[in-house]
This record gives sequence, structure tokens and C-alpha cells, in this order.
Amino acid sequence: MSRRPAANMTYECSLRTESRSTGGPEWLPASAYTRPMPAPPKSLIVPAVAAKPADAEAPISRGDRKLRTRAHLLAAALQLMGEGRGFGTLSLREITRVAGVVPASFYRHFRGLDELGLALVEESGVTLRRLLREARRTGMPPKDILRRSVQIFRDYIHAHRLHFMFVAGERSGGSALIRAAVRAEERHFIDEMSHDLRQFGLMPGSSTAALHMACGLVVTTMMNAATDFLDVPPDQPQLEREITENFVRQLRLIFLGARVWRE
Amino acid sequence: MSRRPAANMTYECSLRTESRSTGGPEWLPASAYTRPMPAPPKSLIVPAVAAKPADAEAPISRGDRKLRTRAHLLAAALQLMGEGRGFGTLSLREITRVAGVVPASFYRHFRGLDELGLALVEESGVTLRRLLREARRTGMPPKDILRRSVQIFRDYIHAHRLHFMFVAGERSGGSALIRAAVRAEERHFIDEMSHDLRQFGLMPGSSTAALHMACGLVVTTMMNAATDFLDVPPDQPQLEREITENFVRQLRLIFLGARVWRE
DNA sequence: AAGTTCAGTAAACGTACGTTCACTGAATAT
DNA sequence: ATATTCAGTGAACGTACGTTTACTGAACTT
Repeated sequence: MSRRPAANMTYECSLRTESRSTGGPEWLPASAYTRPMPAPPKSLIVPAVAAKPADAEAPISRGDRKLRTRAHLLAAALQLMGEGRGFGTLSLREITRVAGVVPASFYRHFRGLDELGLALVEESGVTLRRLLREARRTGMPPKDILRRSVQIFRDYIHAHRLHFMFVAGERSGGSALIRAAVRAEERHFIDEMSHDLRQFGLMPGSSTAALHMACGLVVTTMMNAATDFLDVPPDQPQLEREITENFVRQLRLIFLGARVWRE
Repeated sequence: MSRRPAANMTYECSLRTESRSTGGPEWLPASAYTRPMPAPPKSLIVPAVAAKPADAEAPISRGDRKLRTRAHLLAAALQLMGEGRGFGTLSLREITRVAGVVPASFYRHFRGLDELGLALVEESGVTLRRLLREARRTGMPPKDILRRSVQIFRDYIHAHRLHFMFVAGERSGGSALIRAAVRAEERHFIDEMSHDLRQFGLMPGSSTAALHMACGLVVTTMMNAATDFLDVPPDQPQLEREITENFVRQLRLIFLGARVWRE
């Protein structure tokens, strides 16, 4: 399961070209675009939701248009991986199909799939860092820090589900190129985190190296928890609570260990 | 990079059939098999080594032969993933090609690729558990436990490189089916490990639940370290030493935390 | 107003894929 | 000695793929 639909289907083409003339654009006045109106980037399974939520109106400029299509391509790839597939299993045609664009168009934006992958890593890296930034801005409530942080983290994951699926998935699997890029982002994340921890004065007795090591441990644990959270079916609050609880305890143990750490 | 060779190649067929008549079987007397002698399961890159190391002689029985081919298929899949690709990117034809067998033969052994994947999970699970078993047999040397264990672990990883690449890679990425199976194996591993830790009397003050939680943390860290180890190029002993050192410290921190753990 | 640029198009190419089918012939069962 | 079984074969099928090519026409430049 979960690999490509195993051959024998309706032959791909009908989708884009037909969907524009038949069941297509009643959800938006077709006149909104002059010609290169991209077909709705709808999934093959859930047709309506996600990716391009009536952001229509008038994005006129040519450069903006290009950016928009590029974003559609990235979103399409993420969406496909959201159905539970590795980046390496995506095909170019598939991505362009979901993005509502012809395959050849892809090359106007990326040299190939790897380049798109790297763009996704960067995008995800930004999402990751924003998590830290928000935590920094909020400051840490001195009471129940861990439990609160984990709750925030859980919410953040679900709000950026696709990015986290991507990072968690490609962090260890798949292509060496992408994995390396993800690990680099992760290192930046660890660096920032240990900087913040020092700033906030948690673990004052520890050396920089020890702090960094502990943060690495935290991030590993965090990524693992992310995979766990993302694998929970949406109707299993009990399971999610257990994962939350386990994650909190693990973090507690780590910080306990860090407090008594001596070289 | 690292996805499939990007089209435009010599058309696959020539490979198997030709290699038998031209440059093929001088490494073994062709008469060893009557007819269904499988072509050498050589990689497209490194032709000679690995998979079927002169285990020839006479495995006569039909059942044995079937098992042997099955093993070749599993080994072929692992080998391909060893080149740094996710399981989801493998194709059936590719696997049979490397295994030295015609595509249709695949179905004599597996219903499809997923079934082969699950077989690989099981195989890898056995490898994982053998690690614990050996640790149990040896007993833990009371001096420098952590450092010694990590060295053993590092050696074990390299001795079973492909299995660990598979587990580490599919643990978070790829198909939900395989991921679930891997996580199940991992849970078994954690169970056994916490049982052993209790047996050996480490962490005597902790509840079963706490022990289990700590073991989960250890295994997550371990899997992460495995990916790190496997990504080190073979000529970078310094980098490997750093990873080892980091891993030791992380484990030390975890056990430190576990020692002072209170509910 | 005329000319240039270039994101997106349509069609074609050669290759690879999964799956099916009737077959062959040695290992087994009778 | 004869019949049955069945792992492995070879060929064919329809579908999907990545990439290239010449094109169109609106957005920009002059």
C-alpha cells in the first residue's frame, strides 16, 4: 500500500485538460484569469480542501504569478507526501498534475526533483525556526514549563503537519542529499535552542558542549515525538494523551539528567 | 540524485540474458546448475562482491532452492537500499534484476512489494533482537559499561549495515504499513531491553513504567546514532569518534536522569 | 504602438514499469 | 516408469514516466 496506484488506471491526461472543461471551475469565475489559469490543485482523494484557499482576486504581475506557481508545486509535493509517502516516491508528473500545471512547466522553476526537495527543506527549516522564535517571544512560564511546552509543540505540529511530516520522514530515510540538508537544518535548530537555553539561564552549571549535547538529545526526542503525534488517527485523543505524557516524562528525565551532569 | 537513473539507458532486458552468455559465469562452473541457474545478483555498480558469496556446491531440494531465491530477493532489495534509497523507491523489476531472476518470478514468493517489505522488517527485527541477546550473553562489564556498549553497538551496526539502514530509514519515512511494522518491532525491542535492565538490577529504584519510558528514550537515541554512524564515510575515523563520544554522553545523561528519577 | 521576454502549453520521444499468461523441465510423488 | 507439481521463463499488454521541442500570448520594455 501507499505506493503509486499500482498501474491500470484511467490514463493520467484526462485529468487536467478535461477537468477544466467538464466538472472544473464552478468554484471560481473562470474569467478571473485570462488564460494560464491553473486547474485547481485538488488531491485525487479529497477534492476541495487545502492549497489555494480562495486567495484569488488579482495577483497580476508576472513575477508574482511565477512565485504563485512555484508555491503550488511545493504545496503539491507536500500534499502528496501528506498521504503518507516518501519524497523519493513522488513523480514529477504527479506533482505538476496536483499543482494544476503541465509537466514541462516544472522546469521553469526547478532543475529537477532534487532541487524542489531542497526548497522544501528550506521552507520546513523556516517553519522549524519559527517555533523557537515564538517560544522565545512568549517567554517560558515558570510553572509546568515542560507540559506547557509540549502542548504548544503538539499544536504547532498539527498546524504545520505537512512540514513536520516532511522533515521527520526525510531526516533518516530517502536520498542522501535531502537527508544531509535536513540534518543541517536540524543542527541550526539545535544551535539556536542551546543558545536560547543558555540565555534563559536554564542549566547554568553546564558547559556549552554539554548544553549542546543535551539539546541534541531533546531534538531527537522531539522529532520522534513528532512522528508519533502525526501517526495518531484524529479520533484517538486517548492515544494522543499517552504520547504527550510519555514525551513530557522523557523531557523531564533529560533535564533531570542535565541538572546533575558533570564532565 | 539518488533516485532512479533518470531515464535514457540501455534498456533493461539486455542485462540479464546477455550477462549470462557474454561476460557472465566464469566465476563458477556453469554446470553447477542444470537450468534455472540464477544470474549473479551483482549490483550495477560493484559487480563482484556481496550476496551469494560462493555458497554454491549443491543445494538440491526444490524447497531449498525456493528459499534461496527468496533470500536473493530480500538481499537484492536491501542492497539497493544500501545505495541510499528508500524502500518506496524500489521497483519490482529492479529487485528481480539484481536478484538474477525474471520479474514474473517475484510473484512466486511475494504477493507484491509490500509483502517483501514486511519480510524485511521481520528479518531486521531478528537482527535487532540478536544484538540484545548477545549483550545478555556477554553480561555487562561493570567498568565503562556505556562506552563499551556503544563500541559494541557501533561494530554491530557496521556488521549489519543494511538491516540498520532499512530500519532507520523506514522507521519514520515511507509507507504507513511498513512504518507501523517497524515501530512494532521497536516496541518489542524496548520491552526486552527494559526487562533485561530490570534483570541486571540497573535502576532498581524505578517503577516499570519509568524504566520503560527511559528505554524508549535510549532506543530513540540509539536509532538516531545508528543513522549518524551509517552516514559517516568510511575514511573519517575522526568524525566517527565524535559521534561515538556524543552518543556515550547522551546515554550517560539519560541514565543519570533515570537514577534520580521520581514520579 | 511595436518589440521583447518568458511562464505556461501541447505533443512527441524513448524508456521503465507492474502484471498476466502459457510454457518448460527438473524435483518430487505415485 | 509415469504422472504431477511448481519455481523460473519469455513475451506481451497497457500505463506512466522524464525530458525535449516548437508554440502561444499576456506581461513588460522601448
